[in-house]
Amino acid sequence: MAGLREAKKASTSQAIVDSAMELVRGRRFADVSVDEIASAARIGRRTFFRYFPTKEDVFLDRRRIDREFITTALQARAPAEDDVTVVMHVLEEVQRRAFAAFRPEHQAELHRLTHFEPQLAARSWLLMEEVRELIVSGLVGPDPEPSELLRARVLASACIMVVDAGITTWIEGGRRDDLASVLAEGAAHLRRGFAREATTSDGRPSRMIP
Amino acid sequence: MAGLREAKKASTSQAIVDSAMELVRGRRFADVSVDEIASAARIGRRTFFRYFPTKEDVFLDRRRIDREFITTALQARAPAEDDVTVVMHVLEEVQRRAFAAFRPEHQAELHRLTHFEPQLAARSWLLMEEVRELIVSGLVGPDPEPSELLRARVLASACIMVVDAGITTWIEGGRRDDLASVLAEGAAHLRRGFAREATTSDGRPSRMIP
DNA sequence: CCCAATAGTGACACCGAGTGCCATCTGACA
DNA sequence: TGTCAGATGGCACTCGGTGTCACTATTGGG
Repeated sequence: MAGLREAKKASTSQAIVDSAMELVRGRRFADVSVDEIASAARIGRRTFFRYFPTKEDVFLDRRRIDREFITTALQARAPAEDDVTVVMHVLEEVQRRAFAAFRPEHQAELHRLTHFEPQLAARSWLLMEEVRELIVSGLVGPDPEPSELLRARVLASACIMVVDAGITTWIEGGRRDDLASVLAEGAAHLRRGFAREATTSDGRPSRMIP
Repeated sequence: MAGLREAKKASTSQAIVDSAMELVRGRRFADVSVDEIASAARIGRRTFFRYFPTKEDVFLDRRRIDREFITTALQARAPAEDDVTVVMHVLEEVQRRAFAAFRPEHQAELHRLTHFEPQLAARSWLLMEEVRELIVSGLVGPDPEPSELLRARVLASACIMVVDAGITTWIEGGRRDDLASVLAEGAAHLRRGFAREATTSDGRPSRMIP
């Protein structure tokens, strides 16, 4: 079966993540040392770095992007769906998978870390950049013209921002609304464009509108 | 005049940046050590860290955002201008100022570093995030509703992405087009919205629009 | 012009992240 | 059970970054 080794490895990896998540609760990322995590997980410091190349990766590695999924999802799109819809669906699924790799009780902490701990926030941006390029590749045809490339890049980036801004707004608003409807609202902005004025929900025109 | 100290400080700071820029040319950021930069700039290692808090900051610190400029520029907007135009103007100026802090002969290298050296690219994203929040603050009224906040976030993010994607596309395209026209094209996408498929010209409504 | 207050410098020691090396241990399998 | 690949962890090292402290140079006043 050759399975005991694998099982131990998985359990050790999980132990590291769990220990790190517990230790970082309410503390700064930089204040939790690798030594501390390693001894909490009952492994040697050297072994820690065999499981995760850097301390950051304890919190990010499992968010590793499913490149396969993104490209196939974009290839399998229904012809009737517009770009924003397709990309938003892909992104929501990517987001879902990224969080699904962690225990539910750790997900709130994970969000805090990836948004408010600079080192981790910065790394998260790099992940998003990679997602963006994958989506762009899936949107444009072979040998795209600069203009087509530009449109795809702007579209993909804007959708990513909708997801990010949507989640941020949703959390700041006390998670009252349904996240899906917040994202749908953001997506609607992208479809509609920003040329015309926006009105606040009570119909009062925003002050910056002609 | 009390100016000799100031002059020396400025010259030392410039020497550090120049030495670092020369040393990093064609090499990886991680392969250039602080010791190396310090001795090239003829200062002690300890002094290096008095001028720049981290090695990264040699390349990023001078890009420090002019918060004042962003907020006042948004307050002073002409009422007739639409949001995309205003924000794009602000961003172009921010970009221009960021690069203006470096010697012209170092600017190409700086672009390479901030886009292709992971540590620096990640830090650059954090700067952009800060710019985004400043723009959002300038766009929304006092005590904004979640919906207004979401729109502003999406708009600001999308404009930032237009600038980033525009510059990338422009460079990849061999800098043939005028950068301003590339940015204008990206901005036009944002005004127009992405509802219509690139291939279809009719305004078929998307099923997700309320 | 000289002197004292003050700011800047750099050597040293120290910490934490990350790596190469190597002896040791342990699960896989014949 | 014995052999071997692979996992472990200790050690020593490099590099980024910081606190401390003695030393030097600029400044401004007498």
